[in-house]
Amino acid sequence: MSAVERRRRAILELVASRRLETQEQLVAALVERGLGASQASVSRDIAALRLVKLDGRWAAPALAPPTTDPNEERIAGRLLAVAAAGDHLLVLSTPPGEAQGVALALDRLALSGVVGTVAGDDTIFVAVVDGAAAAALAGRLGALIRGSATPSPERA
Amino acid sequence: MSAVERRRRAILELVASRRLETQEQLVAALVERGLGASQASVSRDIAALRLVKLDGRWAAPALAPPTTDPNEERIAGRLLAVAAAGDHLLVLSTPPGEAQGVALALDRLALSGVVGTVAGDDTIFVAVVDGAAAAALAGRLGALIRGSATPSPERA
DNA sequence: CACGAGGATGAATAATTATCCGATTTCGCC
DNA sequence: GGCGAAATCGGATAATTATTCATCCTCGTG
Repeated sequence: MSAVERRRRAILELVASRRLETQEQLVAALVERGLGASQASVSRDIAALRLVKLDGRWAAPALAPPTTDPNEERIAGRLLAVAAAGDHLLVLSTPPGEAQGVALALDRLALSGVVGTVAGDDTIFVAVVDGAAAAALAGRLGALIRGSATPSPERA
Repeated sequence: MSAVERRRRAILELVASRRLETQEQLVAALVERGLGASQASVSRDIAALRLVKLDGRWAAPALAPPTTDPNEERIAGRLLAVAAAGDHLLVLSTPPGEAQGVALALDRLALSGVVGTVAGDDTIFVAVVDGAAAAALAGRLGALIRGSATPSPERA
């Protein structure tokens, strides 16, 4: 096992088991274990391991699968517009006759914050838990419409 | 809706829909929308929203529920030791007769990277997908043994 | 309206992290 | 072993983010 790999595994272990707030602390913890490294290397390791600083500490990734979800593609191809209507409701538009299918795909995505959907012929109502969820979902669906790459999926 | 809240929702939307690499970019994007703010405020908003910088961009949180899982508590109370045995196997020790129960609780946690478990009387074998998963899980279980607060759960 | 408490804000700055660059090491191959 | 390519490394530094601090709003109250 290469030194890099040994160090990275140690980092995963450390990060999973104690509160490490800075890369310098991580460097110190590695030194304790006899694995020396500079902050520069740790920074690179963190990028490679895709660790994340959450609540002021380094944490293991909470990964959603990066796969391209077919449901998502279906939505991307058929969604025309997104509008917020208050804190708990989003209104989506599709081509005529497509709403049911898109709503189904949306349900299958099981996105966090989505309470439920109702679909008509070319319109979908999406009930969401709160305004923050509405904003996040609106942003995400907007990106789908524009075809931008979707960020880390944030599943339920 | 307070100005803070409006800004934070806009941030959620923006972050979900485009690639924003720095807080300054976020500030600029907010200005586009007529919502002014300093980098300082955005930094505070990001903390409040628990956003995360992943792959060089700000991203919406991939949240695992922060609840205390009873399965986790059960493990915490009965796990005695953790040892790695190669890249694909972790060996756990429990008090006599407890292994089955702990293994069951472990299965129920549905941790990412865990392929399966086999339990005897006071020993559990945990098969994991790779060395990185082994390291991460070892760190996490170690923290459970020591009773430290568990970081962001990283579920499957 | 005057007042005060508590929250929000921005400018400045401290703290932290990412990157550049030259040096060094590792690895595959002969 | 000797060689070159590629990976890794650390020091220095640039870039980014968090915090401090003084000030400014926003309300509720008298």
